[in-house]
Amino acid sequence: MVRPIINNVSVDCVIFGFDNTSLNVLLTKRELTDPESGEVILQDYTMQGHHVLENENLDNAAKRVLKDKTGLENIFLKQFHTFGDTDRLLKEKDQLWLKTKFPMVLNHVITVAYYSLVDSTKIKPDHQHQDSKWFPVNDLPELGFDHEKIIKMALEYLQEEIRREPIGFELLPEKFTLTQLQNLYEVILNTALDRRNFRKKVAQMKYVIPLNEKQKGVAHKPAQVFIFSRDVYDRTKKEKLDFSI
Amino acid sequence: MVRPIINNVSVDCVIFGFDNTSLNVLLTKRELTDPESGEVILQDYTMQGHHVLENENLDNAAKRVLKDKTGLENIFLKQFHTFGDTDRLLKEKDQLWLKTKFPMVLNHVITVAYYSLVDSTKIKPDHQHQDSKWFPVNDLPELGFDHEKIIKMALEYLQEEIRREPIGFELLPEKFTLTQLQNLYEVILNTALDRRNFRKKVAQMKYVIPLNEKQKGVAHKPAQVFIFSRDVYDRTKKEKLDFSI
DNA sequence: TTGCTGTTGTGTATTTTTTACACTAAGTAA
DNA sequence: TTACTTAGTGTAAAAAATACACAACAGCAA
Repeated sequence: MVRPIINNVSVDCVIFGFDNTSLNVLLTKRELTDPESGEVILQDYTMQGHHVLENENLDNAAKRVLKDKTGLENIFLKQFHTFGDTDRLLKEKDQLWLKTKFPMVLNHVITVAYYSLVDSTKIKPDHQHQDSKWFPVNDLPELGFDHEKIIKMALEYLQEEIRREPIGFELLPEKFTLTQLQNLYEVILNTALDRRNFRKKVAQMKYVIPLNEKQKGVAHKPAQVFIFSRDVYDRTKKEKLDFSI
Repeated sequence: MVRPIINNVSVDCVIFGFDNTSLNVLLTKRELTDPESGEVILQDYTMQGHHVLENENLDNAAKRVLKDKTGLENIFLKQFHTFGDTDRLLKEKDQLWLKTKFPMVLNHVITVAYYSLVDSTKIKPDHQHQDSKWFPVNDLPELGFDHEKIIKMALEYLQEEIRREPIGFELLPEKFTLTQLQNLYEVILNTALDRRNFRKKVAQMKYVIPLNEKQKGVAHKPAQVFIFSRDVYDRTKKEKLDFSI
């Protein structure tokens, strides 16, 4: 049974991944060629959102988009802003795209934006093609619609959230080293952190648990391997006591 | 010229005010009486959102609602979440209300929620009636739709935001005392603060500026009066340096 | 087997920030 | 003049943040 779409409300999902070097965003290529000359007349990237369906909750729509793009379920997903400027689809190239490919879409679509954090090593192979590609969030390609603005804002919200909640782990494989974790924080917060001080901090986090296991296949001293336990976190968080006033 | 409404998208605005004792929310009474018996069959409060208009930006819709409810413009306004659950208007009493009063409204309306901070002493007299009333956010009356959920979430976002940005001043008159400011923080953060330590903190905030002026008409030592300067704040903020990792 | 390479893992001293705490000053009203 | 109420202030102790350098380990190449 196919449910009809709500034609003025969509969901966009900024999919963040981490490759030990940079924080990346998964984007989908958009391309138009002139049917006569075969010339490429439009080429850029977008997040390829989806319209919300009749009788579908927003969060479910976001999960659906994420599943579609990555094949993954039960992924960290956070709504952060809704974009509804009346001119957000009106740039010439975007109108050209919409008229050509989606003539039924309105000129004013409100999009509810989410960001998600995925362990990019987990993305299933059949989702690797699809004209989808990872781009460093600090070095984005040309983007369609208002997607650059959306991604920039997603990053800002992520930077705030990661100071409050242990969500960085969502971007790492289940087992990780402290250096990986530190790199992650450095990249997201865009700052250098002292290794010893960082480790002291992590040592206080009872929910970051060392395993009796070492890194393998590296040509240097292998690091100890850790896991994150949401269980322990939930049981020990209590009060966050970080009043900044 | 009246623009038509977008019938599945609305804007709700949680209007916060402060009366030196509690943080309050401005709510509007909703009432239905049986046309025959005259008996009250529905009575509660809502935020009385408005639908977004064709060709209207979301932020402008929120400003319009705020203007309508308070008579004020240029007020602090922050979008914090969009609520789109399919069942959010389906409670029996809400359906009764909608069918009676707004038969054209759909069963599934997505609402973009904002919160605003107003100096409640500024609300113009002609906006005082209107069945609108202030309620302490910790002691809300019975509410319609999902408005309790929305208000609770607004408070959470406000609590986060006020730790990062100097937005508390929006709730105070232009001139205020440090005790007022402290009460405000205590009420919003729901915690007790030490007076001396609080004042030390504020003393570091160059944008909280003492005037050569004292409180008047109080039966005790009058307090010094301060103003907040957004100008100074903007010029001195630079880096926030509050990395919690 | 030895040594080279590259990364891991660790402790301490200093500075900064946060916390806890109690008395005098100023004005009004009786 | 006194009583009442809130304003305004400093210091010591504890906790948190910062800065900083070297030995240990594994793989690899000679």
